[in-house]
Amino acid sequence: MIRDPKGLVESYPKVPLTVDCVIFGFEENKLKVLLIKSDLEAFSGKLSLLGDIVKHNEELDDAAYRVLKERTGMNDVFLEQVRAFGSPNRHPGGRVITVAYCSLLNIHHHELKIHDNDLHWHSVASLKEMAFDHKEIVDVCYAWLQKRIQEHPLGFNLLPDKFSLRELQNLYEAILNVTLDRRNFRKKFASMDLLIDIDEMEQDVPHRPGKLYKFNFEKYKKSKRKWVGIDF
Amino acid sequence: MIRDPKGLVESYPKVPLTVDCVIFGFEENKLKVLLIKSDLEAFSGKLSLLGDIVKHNEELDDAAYRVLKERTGMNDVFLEQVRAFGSPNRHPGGRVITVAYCSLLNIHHHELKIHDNDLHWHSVASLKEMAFDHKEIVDVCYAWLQKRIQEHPLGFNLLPDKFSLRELQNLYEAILNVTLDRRNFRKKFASMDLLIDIDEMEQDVPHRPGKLYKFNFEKYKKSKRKWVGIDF
DNA sequence: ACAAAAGTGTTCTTATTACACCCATGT
DNA sequence: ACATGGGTGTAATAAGAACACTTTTGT
Repeated sequence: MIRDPKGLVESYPKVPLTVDCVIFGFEENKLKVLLIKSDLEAFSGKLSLLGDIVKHNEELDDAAYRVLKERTGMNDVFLEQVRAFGSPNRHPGGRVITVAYCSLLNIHHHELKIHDNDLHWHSVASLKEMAFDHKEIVDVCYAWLQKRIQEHPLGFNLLPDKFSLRELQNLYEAILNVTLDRRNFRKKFASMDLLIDIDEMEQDVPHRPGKLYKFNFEKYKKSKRKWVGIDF
Repeated sequence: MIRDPKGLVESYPKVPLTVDCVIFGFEENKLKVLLIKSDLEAFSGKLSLLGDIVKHNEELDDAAYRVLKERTGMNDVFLEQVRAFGSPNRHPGGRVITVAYCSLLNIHHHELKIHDNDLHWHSVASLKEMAFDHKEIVDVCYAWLQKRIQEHPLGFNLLPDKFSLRELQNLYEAILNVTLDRRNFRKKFASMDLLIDIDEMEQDVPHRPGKLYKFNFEKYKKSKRKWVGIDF
């Protein structure tokens, strides 16, 4: 029976701990991810995720929100932990454990004010080599997003508050890398009855303007769907 | 531009890192989890997950496999990372980050030889308070399992190699906490065509014996299903 | 003979797919 | 007038849900 938990914990080996944010945005009908250039000479020119060490007494989620806030100036952004990455050799400076977070935001709701390290949006589809194991982390988070967006209303975080059905469909098509039937797509969302018709139209489009909608987060929260279906 | 990654990493704050395994089994038509009694006096009498520190230069997955091997004597057990838990106050001895793993094994394929700390199977449904944040970890892993078992053939890891359709259905009913229609359940698995009829029958049952099946892992691996369906 | 679970089909309902035409707007 | 995407319905198909009786074995 151990009476001195502090002594026990002090005897444990310790490792540096960071969070890395995979911040997705949507622009020009492409899924983008916010990246910087690595400032390690070993990864000179390579792209890197936005990350930071986790501070003493800081919640993991809070560390990730802090990174997000520092880099984008935005609060209240969708953020969820995906998983930890901890291969002993993932960092050239020695072992560093990182906890990866997936974040979704509307690119046009903020401007990148801090352009340190060449902070820019990059198309996910065309990402090549990255620093550390960051390409693997992006791949895992992208797969996570593809799955999640089919089962939860995450996608709306990537769009403006008001959006047209076309924009919504473009979002799904880009993320899932498929083409969807327009009528069936609209029927599907109509049957869910989670879009609010705000009685506004698109402006300044070079064609017939579409209606604009908002997502009914209130109604969604109340609808505790519980369904069971075995399928693999 | 940083030329000395080692110096950089050494400047990072460090925290102790552990893995905790939520080891599920299935017995008497109940989902069970393998637990010990905590050996911290602060949690005297409380139940605890099986965990250990992650060694220097050890992969996270390997650390989890090691815990599993040490406690159950089994190799080749299903194991998957769920997520990291890192609240600053989750351990009374100071901050400890843990990475939670979910593991599935057939209870009857091994005997618990090492009964240190009162190692035993406990019914998941009746778990009360636990040491640390381990109840939360079990809850998260259980929810993870409920979701995963509907989309991937994980459940077979909890059953013997040869099993009857009744056993399979009992497993799904226990984990998902629902009752399923027997005919529809059988039809579903028949249509998947992933069960191998091994032409054997149950033995020593006090009723009409059922046929025994194996799961066709080979065929499953080859069937790269790719479907898209928005539903939330 | 009885208890207990195995095995098996059909109908109904619901969700998914495939598909083509006219409409409103800007240039 | 033309180009561009908005908006809409129906028929066919597939998947899921509901439901009852006969069979086989052990006691």
